[in-house]
Amino acid sequence: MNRISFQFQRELRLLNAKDFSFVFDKAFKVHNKAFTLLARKNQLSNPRLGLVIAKKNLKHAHQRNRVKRLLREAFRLNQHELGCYDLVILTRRDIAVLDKTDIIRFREDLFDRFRKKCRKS
RNA sequence: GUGGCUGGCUAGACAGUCGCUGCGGAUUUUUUAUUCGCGGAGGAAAGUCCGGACUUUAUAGAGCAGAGUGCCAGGUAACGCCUGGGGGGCGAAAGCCUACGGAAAGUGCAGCAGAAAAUAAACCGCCAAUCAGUUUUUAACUGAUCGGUAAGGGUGAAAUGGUGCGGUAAGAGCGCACCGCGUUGGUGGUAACAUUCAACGGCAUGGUAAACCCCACUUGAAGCAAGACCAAAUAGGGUUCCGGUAGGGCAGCUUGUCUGACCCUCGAGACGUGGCUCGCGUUGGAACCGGGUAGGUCGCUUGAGCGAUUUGGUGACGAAUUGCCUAGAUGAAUGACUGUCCCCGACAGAAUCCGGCUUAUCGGCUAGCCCAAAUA
Repeated sequence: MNRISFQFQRELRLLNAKDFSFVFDKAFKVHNKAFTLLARKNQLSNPRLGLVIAKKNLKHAHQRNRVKRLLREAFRLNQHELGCYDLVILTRRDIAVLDKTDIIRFREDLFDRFRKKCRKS
């Protein structure tokens, strides 16, 4: 049996403005209280992740770091169930008042909604 | 031993699993990938408030404006920082705070209260004179007028030194003594400044300069998205070369039915479509150069660096010897999960690099100092 890789290398990330505007141009959206997820099917054999953590929503650098790390970790562990999509996750204003366990809850909720929507389409 | 003051250190620990990132080694022909080893946020990384290094602009020179600093001396690459000292304030003390130059150059400002807030001033009070009235008639009292008076009252943040004696109609530095203040000199100190030293001055100069201003000193500007280099595709620019058994114009001199991409017409050729031809569509072709976008590389971490010892200095700090290399990302790493333990974990995340300041912060450890009150 092949060992499944849970690595998170550079090919799994959106790297420049072109990649991002590719998603923003023509994406479908999934919301909850804390996040907005934009997704668009890509031409590769793996999903890719981009994060947009607005300074406006999360004022302090350590808060932004925490959110980024939590999202990357979830993406890394779920990468084989996500299909070939480019994903961009944005934070919403309400995230500022949430603590770590709340953020994890909303993160799981977000990925659930995304998978449901993929199955439907 | 409660409490207080000052300085320094620290910022949960350990194990396992899955990741991220830099460097080095091995395997792989290289890119790459795999694997092993080592390293991977802070005391404030923060605010961006000062000062430098570095880079570009013009080797940054003079003047003005603007901005900043503001007791003295020292430290430093430099500073608005630090150290030591002086003045002032707070505290019982250790100690802490201090924007602390100039108001006898000029201008401005001062709510309320108060009579008056600046060439001082007369509301009440006190006193004299004049006039009128009353009475107990060399006088006293009451009222008015005109003066004197800063002792007393009340206002205020602030009212032109304080206390006492003399003096006076009442008073007043009007005079004197002491205190305070100022000026000059002496003495001590590098200086700020001090002075239980001497002489002189009746005291002259209200406050505000984080109001304008004056004086002294400092200061060119922009910043690592600085800046340097490489550079795909596409579209422009420049140079050179090439292509026609075409026609015409024009030019040249060697006057040839020559030469010429200088101009016009044609379109041979090339490319695409296509098995091929015709046709249709596009178009001069090639090489080189220059600017330059995406993108990439460098700048990018060895430095006013850190530790130890010796040594100079009260100290900040300096000198010598010796050892060490301690994050370098770029859609942006330093994390997640599980377990065990404890005092149950605060503020908070590098982005060119240093020196400071300021602000945030659950705690823990440690050194030195203080002892008023309270407790014992």
